Amino acid sequence: MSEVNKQGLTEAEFLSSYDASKYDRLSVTVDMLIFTVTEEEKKNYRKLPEKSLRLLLIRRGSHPYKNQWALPGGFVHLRESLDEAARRKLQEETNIGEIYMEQLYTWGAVDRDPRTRVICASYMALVDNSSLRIEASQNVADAAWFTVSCKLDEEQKTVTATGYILQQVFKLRLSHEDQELSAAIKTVKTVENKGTRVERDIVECSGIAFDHAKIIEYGIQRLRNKIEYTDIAFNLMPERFTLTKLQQVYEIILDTGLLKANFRRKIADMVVETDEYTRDAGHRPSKLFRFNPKWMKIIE
Amino acid sequence: MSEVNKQGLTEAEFLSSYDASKYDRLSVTVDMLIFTVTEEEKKNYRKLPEKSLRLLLIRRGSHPYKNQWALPGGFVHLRESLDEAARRKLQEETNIGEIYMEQLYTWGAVDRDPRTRVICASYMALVDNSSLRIEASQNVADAAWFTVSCKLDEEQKTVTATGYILQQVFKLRLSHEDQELSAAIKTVKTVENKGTRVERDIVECSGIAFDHAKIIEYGIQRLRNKIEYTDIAFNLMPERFTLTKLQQVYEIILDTGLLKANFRRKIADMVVETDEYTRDAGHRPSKLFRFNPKWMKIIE
DNA sequence: ATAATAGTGTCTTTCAGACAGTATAGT
DNA sequence: ACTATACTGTCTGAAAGACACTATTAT
Repeated sequence: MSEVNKQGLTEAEFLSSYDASKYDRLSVTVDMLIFTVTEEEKKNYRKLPEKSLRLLLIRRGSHPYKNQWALPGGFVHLRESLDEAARRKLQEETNIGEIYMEQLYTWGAVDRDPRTRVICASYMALVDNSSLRIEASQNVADAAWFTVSCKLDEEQKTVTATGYILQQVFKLRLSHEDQELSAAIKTVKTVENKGTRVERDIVECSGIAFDHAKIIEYGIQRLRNKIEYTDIAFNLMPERFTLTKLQQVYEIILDTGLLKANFRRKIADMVVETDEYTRDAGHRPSKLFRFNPKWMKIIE
Repeated sequence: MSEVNKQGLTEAEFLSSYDASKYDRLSVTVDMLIFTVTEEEKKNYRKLPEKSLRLLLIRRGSHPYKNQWALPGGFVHLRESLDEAARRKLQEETNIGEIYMEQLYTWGAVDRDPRTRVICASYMALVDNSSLRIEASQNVADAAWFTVSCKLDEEQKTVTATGYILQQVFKLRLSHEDQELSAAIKTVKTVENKGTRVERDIVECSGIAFDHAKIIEYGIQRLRNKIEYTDIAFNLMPERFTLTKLQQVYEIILDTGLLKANFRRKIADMVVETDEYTRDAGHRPSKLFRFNPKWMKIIE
């Protein structure tokens, strides 16, 4: 193992003389999409509470994008891994360590941050609302859980010589009290000889800092896809839940209604019944279920 | 828009006085998984040629990991986006600009590169072998297309109080002429109350530089997943192909045999027949097909 | 004729979608 | 009794898996 290079250095010698500053160095941030599902007030003693999907955003107190809302995040330190940086941020924002978290995508456009060249690794985290504490975001002056909606707004298909181009505009709306943020993200799916290519651009944006609108839209799409074939939805649930509440979570994320009987068949193997029931509901009590850890079907 | 910050600076003033060197700066590389499928020699005038999945690797000429094989890649420059850096690398290695490419995952362990802190954004590219030129990799002294195989080697399931832990070891083998590289990657899937968590580690590695064995294994899994529900396979095909050749590509990537009739039903909507046939085959000629750009089902 | 591949028909099982029905607490 | 939800049964049609069958070329 005393192999030497052209300068006659062994690997150990080479490494100790290595000067990292010869190469371009840039900043890397992690930005977190922290989702949860909350229940609104009941309208009627009998009715079930309405649910909504929420995303944690932070109001920027300084330039750039001062007073606009951004994803919680921050610079990755030299001595921490990407995952560690993401966990650290998560801990800072939510005060919970054991949260589901997965890497989403890394955004690398040259001018995405006006300050300097910043590459952003985005992560998605899912939290059960009942384990969240309000006081959590103490250290962050202006953090708020925004209600999120993302709907297809426009669709245009152009047939070309070798295929077609599908342009879709998704309207993203975020609201919290009197704050109303919105953005339009255009995805261009080009299909020709070989297959498909997707590009994503912000065409309109109000109140959302940086390219974060695009990241949010991407994260929602990922969440929608993944809820269909994995068990991530359970990260948004308390330990015990009724099947109707589970169904509501699916419906909110997918933004559609689902037929009860079919839904129950679909998730039957993912849950186990307990012998507990809800009470004082004003209607027939429902059985409480929990996640079935014997369920096995792991895709990534 | 003359909003000022605590130091009384406008956004423009703030940006021009911004000093990026106050924060940790680190190096970012793009590393490319460039896959193709090649045909071996025919064994018999009648038999179809065997196919194999190949991956482009580069022999390192310098420290660290001197003489070991690594993924083609390099540092991201300050003035290029991640995608541009990946395209540039792809162009350098293959001499083809229009190749399918997608971002895979960003690897951020602190000690993954012994030189300095390097974060690696990995990309996967798929090339049709017939459009590749041998002379392509001129500028790279020691590039080679390795035959890849990745098989489940060990599996162990431990039942815990709240769920179970599934440990799987995948054996990765790469070979090119007299070069035989191998690695074992252990994935640990932890399932408890809330759902699933996956970790990935290299437990054994011979001849593969850095943490690239892990990246390769990850890329192969992604390829296997995505070939099932997208059209990416067509990026590995020439413009016109027989359905048997398409099936072979699926079989090589998925590492299983498929029933012909069922396969054809499955991909029926993704292809269009042409009026051409193969000739001089020693058996019944087969119809040539091409990708059907009207096929619409885009998931990412 | 034969070897090897090309290509089709159909049975079964499984699963998703639709819908109609029954059950039960709390006021 | 009534309301709102809880929960189940079953029909249908589509898709996945298994397998058997027919067709066609170069030698």
